[in-house]
Amino acid sequence: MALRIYDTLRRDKVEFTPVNPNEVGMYVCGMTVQGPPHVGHARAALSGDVIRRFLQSTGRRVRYVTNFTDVDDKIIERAAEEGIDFRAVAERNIAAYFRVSDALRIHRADYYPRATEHIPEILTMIEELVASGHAYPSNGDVYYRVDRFGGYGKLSGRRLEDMRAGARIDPGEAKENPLDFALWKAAKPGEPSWKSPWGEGRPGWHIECSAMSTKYLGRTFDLHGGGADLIFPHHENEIAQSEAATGQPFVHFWVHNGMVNLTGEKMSKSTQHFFLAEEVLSEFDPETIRYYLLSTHYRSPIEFNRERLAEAGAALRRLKTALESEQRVLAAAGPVERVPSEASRQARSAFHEAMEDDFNSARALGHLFDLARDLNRAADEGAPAGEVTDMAATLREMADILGVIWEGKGDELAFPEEVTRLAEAREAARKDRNWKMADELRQQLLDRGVLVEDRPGGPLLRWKPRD
RNA sequence: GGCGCCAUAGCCAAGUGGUAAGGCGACGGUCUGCAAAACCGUUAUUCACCAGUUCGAAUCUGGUUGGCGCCUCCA
Repeated sequence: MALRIYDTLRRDKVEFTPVNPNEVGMYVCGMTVQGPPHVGHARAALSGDVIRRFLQSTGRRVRYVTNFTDVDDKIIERAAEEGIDFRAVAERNIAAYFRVSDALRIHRADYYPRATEHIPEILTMIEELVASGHAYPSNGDVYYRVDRFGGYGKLSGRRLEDMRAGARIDPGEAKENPLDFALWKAAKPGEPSWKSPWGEGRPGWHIECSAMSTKYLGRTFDLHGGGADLIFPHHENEIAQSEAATGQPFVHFWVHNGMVNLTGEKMSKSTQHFFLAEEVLSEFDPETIRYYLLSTHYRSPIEFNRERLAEAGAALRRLKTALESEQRVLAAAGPVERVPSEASRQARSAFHEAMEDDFNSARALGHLFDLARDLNRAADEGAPAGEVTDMAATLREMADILGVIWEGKGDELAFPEEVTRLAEAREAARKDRNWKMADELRQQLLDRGVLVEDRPGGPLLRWKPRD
């Protein structure tokens, strides 16, 4: 089997062959930092992260770029409202983005280019487009001449004639065609601006992605990702800009993730709040959120609400518990060598096949559960410790590709002295067969958020899961 | 109006021609002082509906109904 990826442009899964066999180039649209990141941003970043992790797990090197659009109307508006510099607004939201992406263990990109740091590259590209007739200056703005690019509409499946009807022109815009879009916007008084051949101004929304992706990944690169809502106009315009400027195909595979919907709960102040990534992070384990987001294929829309998240937490716990089976076996058997097991071999192969089929993490997760069951059973039935270890190791390897099952977070074992004392008292009561007292102490522990499981090797304490 | 997507068990979710993964939940059993966890078993003869193609369809085609996204800023 070979890796097949669904390409939005071709509307089909196509076998992946890299532009450069030594390194895969990948660009994922980050956010316009006009506000704090929401769950949708998290999903886009996470989808890209898993694609990257899987590619790397197959031995491919990946050059990964995620941008920040750090100047736009809303950022400027926001800054004016608060009476601060627009950079402060951008900086604040970029910091929040990193808090969220780090919490979800999204690997850092190789580059995080920002629009304001690439004005020269942007100006160069616009000048090329003007020189070739693909763009034209008008009253200090520069517009892209949509008619001039034959492929316009190919990504989103639109035809210029169809779009014309709904188009409108804002007052003050001097466009030849209502569908032309701004590459450069003349600055209004008081707005942040940069010098250009057409006067003081700032870049339009789409041009920076064309300029920056080309700078870091070349004129043609492998994968370009982002939310499905970016297909039009953002990505359509990127294609128009880049291919007109370079004369080369822009991107081999367009990978778009589905939207996150907030259904099941009525739209209200609190649900809107819940949509903010950091709000959700304050309520659920990041591990659970990550697992949940990956339990649906990345291209499908996903509903986001507390019930689903709670279920995800329960499912994830099952996986983590399976890993504890190994510890139980190892505690009895001592250190052992890995002995390849049939269960591992099968799981690994099925997992790989699922991921090669357009990064089907949902299907791949199913194989994690299959292996978890095999592992539990092997441990229960007293299978050779070497095989049990092999299964656990395989489970970890697969989980690491998806970035789920976080072990050793350090908080599992740290219990206040009071808790330890209660647990000891309960053990003493159990030895005396004073079940009433033992159960009472168990309840007291639970009141402090600690669960007790009486296992063969002694009681196991664990924090009651939050979700 | 234009472009596109989706309808699979109580809930979530895989499955794109060969006879329905996985998870949550529920029920029964083993184990346990009791639990928990784990394991075993049960929980869709059927994939919104109607036609059609085929030896064979959840999977392909046409239609119907019901959701949804984009077409303006959106991950």
